[in-house]
Amino acid sequence: MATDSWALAVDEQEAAAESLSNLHLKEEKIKPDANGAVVKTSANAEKTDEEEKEDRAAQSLLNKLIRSNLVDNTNQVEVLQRDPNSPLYSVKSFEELRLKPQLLQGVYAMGFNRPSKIQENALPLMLAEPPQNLIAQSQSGTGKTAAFVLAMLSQVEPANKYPQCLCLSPTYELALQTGKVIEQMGKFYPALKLAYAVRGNKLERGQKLSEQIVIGTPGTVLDWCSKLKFIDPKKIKVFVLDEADVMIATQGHQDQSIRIQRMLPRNCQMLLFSATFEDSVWKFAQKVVPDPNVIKLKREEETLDTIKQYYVLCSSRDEKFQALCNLYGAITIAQAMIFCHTRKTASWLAAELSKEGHQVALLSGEMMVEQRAAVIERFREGKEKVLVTTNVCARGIDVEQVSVVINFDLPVDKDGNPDNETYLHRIGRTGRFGKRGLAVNMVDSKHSMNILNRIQEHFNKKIERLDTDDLDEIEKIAN
DNA sequence: AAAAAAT
Repeated sequence: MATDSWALAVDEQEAAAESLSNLHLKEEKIKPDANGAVVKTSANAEKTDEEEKEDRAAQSLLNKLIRSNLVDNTNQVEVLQRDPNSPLYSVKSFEELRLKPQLLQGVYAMGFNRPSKIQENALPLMLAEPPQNLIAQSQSGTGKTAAFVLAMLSQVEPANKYPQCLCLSPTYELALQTGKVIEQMGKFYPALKLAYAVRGNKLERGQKLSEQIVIGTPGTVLDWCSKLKFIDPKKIKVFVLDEADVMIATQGHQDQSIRIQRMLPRNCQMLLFSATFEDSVWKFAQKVVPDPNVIKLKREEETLDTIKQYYVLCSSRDEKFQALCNLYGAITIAQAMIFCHTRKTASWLAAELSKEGHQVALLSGEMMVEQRAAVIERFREGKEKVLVTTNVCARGIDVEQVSVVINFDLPVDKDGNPDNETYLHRIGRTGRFGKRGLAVNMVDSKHSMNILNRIQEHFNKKIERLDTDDLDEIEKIAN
């Protein structure tokens, strides 16, 4: 299964391997450690011009190798380092990173005792001197946010009263959530301030931001950097793209993200994180990020193993609604998210459920930001058990009590093809941090059954039929 | 189709 985007033809691999050894990159320098991370053991040294040239050549070869099977694919983590001359290692504790005491204090205050798998490998790379670029893929709920927040906080200079770190999120809600993590982890820096560059956050013209870190959505950030000049992009040291694949995808936020990126200084550190990178987006990511280090935590199967997936066979939207009502008792044991394809369907569904006497909350992009903030807050607090929403909440939203995800409409792209990435992100709202989760897909036509089958094939994971008229069966899934 | 701007 797991589409192997990095596969190269065998002879190409061998050719690459040969020229690599010609460049005196001895094999001992690249060997997997106990975690499967590729470790290079040579020490850091001053480089001559020739060595620089050699480095560059070796690097382009390494980029090729990344895509080949020479890198151990059987282990959990794949790391590929850009600079063969700097040591690469993974850390087993936060102390080893020699963080500023205020930052270490913040990390522990958040209840993190030791680094997660992705953090073990990503942190030493991100904190290296000089700063290095990174593209990291790691499934939902594995600690990506904490990883890049820590990277920003370790680079920030609170004494300098201007933005130095910039993080982009695809939605308003995710920007708020990530901002909270930044605030919590950075709360022991007395002078540190965070600005939210999101819709509705209006500033006085001509003002300059004094906040050292900015979290925001692409449109507002672009405005603040260019037209309104609240931010001097040339002073940004760390640039983070959260949910990076959607931020650079053509159908995503590509235009704005790339325009922002172009305004940044050449030596700005770029960090791209996501749970998914579809093949073409992956290639594009490597093009837009100069000299990237790459970390890939495989095993999306594992995520899927903790989430039980079902489908319900219906023949119309009204039947889907009936089936959903039958399920209602089971899904409200904890919290649930119901995904629709359009804002219109979402608001229709929320209204219909209300008419049936069910309390539900609605969240979509057509609502006012104040309202959106209030709804997500109530959902987080558990005051709302069921959230009817669109893809606005498909990614990143982390509410621990969510144990059920319902795809009232299956995720499809603009051409009507299955959107596997969005599917994985949506069901990844549950089963967070290894907890068990449940996903129910509503099918209402031959067409949507076909979509479901293709999703099933893509993940090579059986999606079982669920009969919503059979109360025993509903009982079973609820437990 | 949804999201994303003080347009």
